[in-house]
Amino acid sequence: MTKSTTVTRKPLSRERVLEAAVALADEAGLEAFSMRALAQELGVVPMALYKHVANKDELLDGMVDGVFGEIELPSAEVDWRSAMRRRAISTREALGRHGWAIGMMESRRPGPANLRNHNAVMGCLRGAGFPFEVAIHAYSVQDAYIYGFALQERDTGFETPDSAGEVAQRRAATIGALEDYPHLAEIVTKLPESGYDNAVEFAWGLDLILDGLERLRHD
Amino acid sequence: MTKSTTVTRKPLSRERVLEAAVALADEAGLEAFSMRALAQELGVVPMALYKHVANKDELLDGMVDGVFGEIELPSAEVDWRSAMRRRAISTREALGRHGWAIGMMESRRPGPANLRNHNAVMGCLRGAGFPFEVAIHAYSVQDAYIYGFALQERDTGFETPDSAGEVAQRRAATIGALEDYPHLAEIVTKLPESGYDNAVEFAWGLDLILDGLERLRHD
DNA sequence: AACCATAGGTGTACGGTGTACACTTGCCAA
DNA sequence: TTGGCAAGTGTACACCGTACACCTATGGTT
Repeated sequence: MTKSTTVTRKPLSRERVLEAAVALADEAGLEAFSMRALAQELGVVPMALYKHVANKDELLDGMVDGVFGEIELPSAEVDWRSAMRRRAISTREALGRHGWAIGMMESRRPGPANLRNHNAVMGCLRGAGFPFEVAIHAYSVQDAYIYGFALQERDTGFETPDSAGEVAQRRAATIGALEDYPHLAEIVTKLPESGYDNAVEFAWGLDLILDGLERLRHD
Repeated sequence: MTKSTTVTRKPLSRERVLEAAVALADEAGLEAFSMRALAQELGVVPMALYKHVANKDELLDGMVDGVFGEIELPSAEVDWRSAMRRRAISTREALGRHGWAIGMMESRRPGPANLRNHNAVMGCLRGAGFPFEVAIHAYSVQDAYIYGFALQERDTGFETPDSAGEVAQRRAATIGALEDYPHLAEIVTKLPESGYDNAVEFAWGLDLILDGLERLRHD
């Protein structure tokens, strides 16, 4: 009975650590995410984590691959354009859930989910008939757009259509001499009443790019 | 004579601090960039910096605005497409010189160079005849692409056409079971001999986007 | 000429970080 | 019973940003 506390605590594992790490980063943000905070969350001493992950860097690798795992692979059942569109939207959604991952998706040692994802996307484009060099180009534009959009979305933070106005106002307040920047002033005044929506905005640019690629595929 | 050392040392100033900070971040990277290292670089005790900047965060704000200051504003002398093309290329170049800034361009309190830049870009689009909502879309796609491309460029690191092969090989080595990912294998083998060049790659996607926007402007 | 306020640089200290290294503990095979 | 091993602990170190009190030189006022 003296050891009942030991009995109640489920033992750690790499999976449990990764899961808790992602959850902590999601809700606390990357700068508040520390080994010590994660250990506390798991009811354990910091050094206990190092029995399941090599170090913080390798832990982050695993977390990022977890995010890749949440991204829908391009379906082979539909035309290439629909498949790419769906996986792009799925990627944006995953990055929305895990904002801390945005700058890290391609900067760390790739895990299995990452490889599967990249292989499937490239396979979709090649299967659609894009020659190798064009497929590389097509991949590059799409991913640059997706990651860049996610970055801006996180940083400018028009989270919902209704909050866009509020953000714009706050932004305007920090600027001060708005009369010197007439086109910024226009944004501040007109954007709130335009029903701005990040999902719509994302789809607009995505379709522009996909249209361009489709046109190019026909030559 | 006893104070000759004091005489030789030029006094600090916000400008000197910012300049040294950017230089240090450029060559040492963001994770090695610390107030203490910066102070040492300036031959001064860490706390001396705090007489010229409020804290590290505000210092980073200033550094980022410095990067904005290096970006060419869209010219009013040429057609909108050329103007936007030039400023996009100029932005990529500035981010190439200051890779540490890539994730921070839109996430910090905007400085004067930032405001001037955004105002000028929006002014260029509106002046070209894009209706307000379309101008917002056009701005959004372009910036997402530019920032996203810079991010991938930094992270995948095909620095020069000749080093692309080397990077691909190294990447391949870390993957291991390449036979499971046939389309990644194709990239590893074909990319090196395709003369891959980041500047060319960037221009390809940029032109695809600008073409799409131009077509849209005519309706 | 005497003063002293102020700006700029210093020294010390505190609470945070990642993690190396030596230790205990609990379990399971022999 | 023993002995080895995996999992968790405790202590310690070097680094980080920065609060706070202190010194010192300079330049304007009297």
